[in-house]
Amino acid sequence: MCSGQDRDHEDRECCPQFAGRVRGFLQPWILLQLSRGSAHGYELLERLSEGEDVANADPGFLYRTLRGFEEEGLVRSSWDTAGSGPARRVYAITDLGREYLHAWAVHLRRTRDRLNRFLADYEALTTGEGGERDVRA
Amino acid sequence: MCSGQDRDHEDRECCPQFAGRVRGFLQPWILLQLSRGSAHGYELLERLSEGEDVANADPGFLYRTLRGFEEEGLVRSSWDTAGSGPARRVYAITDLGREYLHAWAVHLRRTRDRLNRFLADYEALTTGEGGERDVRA
DNA sequence: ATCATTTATATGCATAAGTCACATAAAGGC
DNA sequence: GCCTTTATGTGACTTATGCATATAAATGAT
Repeated sequence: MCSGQDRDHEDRECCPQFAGRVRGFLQPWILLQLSRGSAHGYELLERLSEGEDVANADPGFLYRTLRGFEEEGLVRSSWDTAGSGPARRVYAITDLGREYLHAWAVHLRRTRDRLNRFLADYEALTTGEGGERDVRA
Repeated sequence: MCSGQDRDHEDRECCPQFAGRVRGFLQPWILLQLSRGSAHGYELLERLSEGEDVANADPGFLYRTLRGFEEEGLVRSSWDTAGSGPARRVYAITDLGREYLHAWAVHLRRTRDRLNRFLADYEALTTGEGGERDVRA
């Protein structure tokens, strides 16, 4: 259990219990990337580790997710042997994938709203020091 | 797999694959509730099913989470035999619990920001119809 | 007094999700 | 040939979640 001394520390480094954090970003993120244009796994992996949009950059998880998407018909793949290095499996989003992305966005909008309500409640509690607002017990 | 015809439908009803949605709200929600005042599981369960802050209202999950929190020292419990009906196990948040809540809030703020970036990107894509912005492939 | 109902807490099991370590293999440089 | 980089994957394990069900105290009805 982390010390808790540094209240603003990056929790992923020392607090395994925060593994139980809000997750499930990778899937819609993939679909969003692919709806901008086709890409192969390794490329997505690089974008992942660069940006901070998504926490999870595990290759195994990414590749498995892509394969799963293909099984579900959200993406289609083909081999690209053109450039140098080993062949790349290039993924393209399908219409169904775009529909999923849309549905996911709808869901994520709700999630964000929940998040905002939660954070507002939390801040009201800490600002009002003691939490006099709507206390029922 | 859901039809995908009704693009704004409530996905939880018909799309099991959306079980893979953003989760992990219950834990901080519990801590927030308890930091407003002590409560027992059943009470929290009722608040859960009333509000729309958190999706998961499974009793088993809730009770297990509370027990887990107690093991970790985030909450403390005592039996309340006062009122009518069976005894209630009343939970109170500890200082450690409050620290966790704070750390969780920090994390959730980052999550909300990610979510906002994601949604902004998605909306830019659908508004700009075709996604000409920063396309690399 | 017994039986159904409500309140309340919990366990068991199956599956889903995520992590970690490692395996495979093509190309290019040396 | 051998090492490194690029690239795709598999296997095993742990944790998280969902769903069904068990238990039990009090209360009200008969």
